[in-house]
Amino acid sequence: MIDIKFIRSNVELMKTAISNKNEKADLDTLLALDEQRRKLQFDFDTIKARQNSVSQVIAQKKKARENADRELAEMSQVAEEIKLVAANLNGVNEEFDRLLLTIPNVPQPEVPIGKDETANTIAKIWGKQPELGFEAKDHLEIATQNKLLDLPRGAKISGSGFPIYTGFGARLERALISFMLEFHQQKHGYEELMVPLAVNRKTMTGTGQLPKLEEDMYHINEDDLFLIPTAEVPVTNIYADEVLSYKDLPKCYVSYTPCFRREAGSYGKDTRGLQRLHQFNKVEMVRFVEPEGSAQALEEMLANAEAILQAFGLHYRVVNLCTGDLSFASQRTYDLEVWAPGTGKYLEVSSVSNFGEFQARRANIRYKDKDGKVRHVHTLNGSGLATPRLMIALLETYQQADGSILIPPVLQPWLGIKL
RNA sequence: GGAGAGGUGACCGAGCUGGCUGAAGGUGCACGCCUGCUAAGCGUGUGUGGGUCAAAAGCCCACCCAGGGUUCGAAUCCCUGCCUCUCCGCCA
Repeated sequence: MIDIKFIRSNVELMKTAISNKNEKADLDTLLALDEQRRKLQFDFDTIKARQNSVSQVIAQKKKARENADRELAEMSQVAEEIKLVAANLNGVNEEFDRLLLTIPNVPQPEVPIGKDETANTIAKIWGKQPELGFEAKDHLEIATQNKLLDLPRGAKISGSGFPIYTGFGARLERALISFMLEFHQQKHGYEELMVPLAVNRKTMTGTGQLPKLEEDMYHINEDDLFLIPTAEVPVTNIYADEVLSYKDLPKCYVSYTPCFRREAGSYGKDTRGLQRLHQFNKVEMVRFVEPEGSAQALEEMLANAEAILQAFGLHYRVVNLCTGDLSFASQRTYDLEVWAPGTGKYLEVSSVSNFGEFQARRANIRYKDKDGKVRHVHTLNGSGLATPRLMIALLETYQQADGSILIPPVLQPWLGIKL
C-alpha cells in the first residue's frame, strides 16, 4: 500500500497515477476518512490520558488507604466515554484500511504513459526470426504428432486449460523446470524454495492480489484458502511481519510452482494449445533488497530471465510496459516475449517487476538499516520462466521438416540425451 | 479429530497472587576504550506505530499472537479464534 502521509501531501500526483494506471480508487473519500480518523484518534488519546492519570491517583490513594470514591465515580463516566469514542474510531479505521488497500502503486517516472499495451515500447530485441526453410507447424500439431500432450483427456478430468503432458512431453517439461532452477542457483546466486500452493487471505492481500483479483483465483471455501496464481505470493510473504537486518539483504530466491488462474474474462482469447492455461508451471525469482538497490536489481533480474532464453537460442524481445499495462502493485515492469514461428506471434514468457515498498508495506516486511533505522524493504519478482509458452517457442523453433524436433544442447543432459 | 502446555522486544527469556513494567536479565547490534592480529574484556547506547511541534528536545496515546469481555485500572483474570509444542488416534 501507499503511505497515507505520502498520499496526503501528493494528492494530484496520486490522482494522475491512478488514472494513468486505468484504476479506480476513491481518493477523496479516503482523505475524508483520514481526516476523521485523526480527529477521533486525538479525542481518544486525550480522554485516555485523563483515564491514565486519574488511575494513578487512585492507585496512590489506595496504597495510602485513603478514600478515592470521588475519583472512582469520575472514572466510571470516563470509561463509558472511552467505549463510545473507541467504537467510533474502530469503525472509521476499518473503512479507512479497506479503502487504502484499493489504492494502486505509483508508476516510476521512466514508465511510458499510455492506456494499454499499444503504448508499450520495445526495449530490446535479441536474435531474429529463424528461417525454417519449410512451412512452420504450430506447437499443437507438433505436440500431437510427437505425442507430447493429451489436452482432451486433461479437459475430461478437470476442464479445458488443464493440460496433460505425456511421455517425452512430461520429461521435457520437467527438464525445463530443472534446468531453470539449477541455472538460476548456479549462475545467478538464487536460493531455491519449495512453498505452499494454497495460501490464506492475508498472504494474498500482502502481495496485492486481494482485494482486486479475487475473481481470478481458485478458492477453497472450507478453509478459506486460495490456490496461488504465482510463486510470488508465498515467497514474497515469507518475511511478512518480520524485521530483517540489512546484513540479510539482498535475499534472492528461486522457486518452482504450478500456478492456478481462473482467467475470468479472457475466455476464448489465444487459447489454442498451451497458450493460455488454468494450471501451468513456472520458475519464479523473488528478491528482497534495500530501497537504494531496487532499480539495479530489476535490471539484473531481467538479465537473469533473458539468460534462459539466450541459453535456448530463442529469439525474443523485451517490452517496457506502459502505465496502463502495469499491474496494480507494480511500479515498473518488463515483459519478455519469445518468438513462436508456428503461431506467428511473440508470446509473453516472463514479467519482471519492481514493487518498491508497496508490497512490503502491505505485508509488513521491514529491515533495520546500517544506522539502526527500521525501514520497509523493496520487493521484486520475475518469471524465469513460465514453461507453456517457452515450450511452444522451443517446439516451433526447433521443429524439423519431418515433424521431429531438435533439443537444444543445454537441455540434452536433463533428458539423458547424448549426441 | 481427542487431551494437556504455551504464544512477551531483532533473538532468547523473566514477569502473569491486577495499579510508576514499554516491560528485569542475557544475546545480538551500534559507538567508544583496551589488546601485536583474531578471540575475549570494559563502558555507553539500542522498541515500533500514531499525535503535538517549522524541526529537535519534550510531552501525550497505542502496542506483551488476534478479537471480544470483566474492572476505575489488564502483559497479568475470563471467553473466542489462530498458531506452536507434547501425548493419543488417523494417515501418505
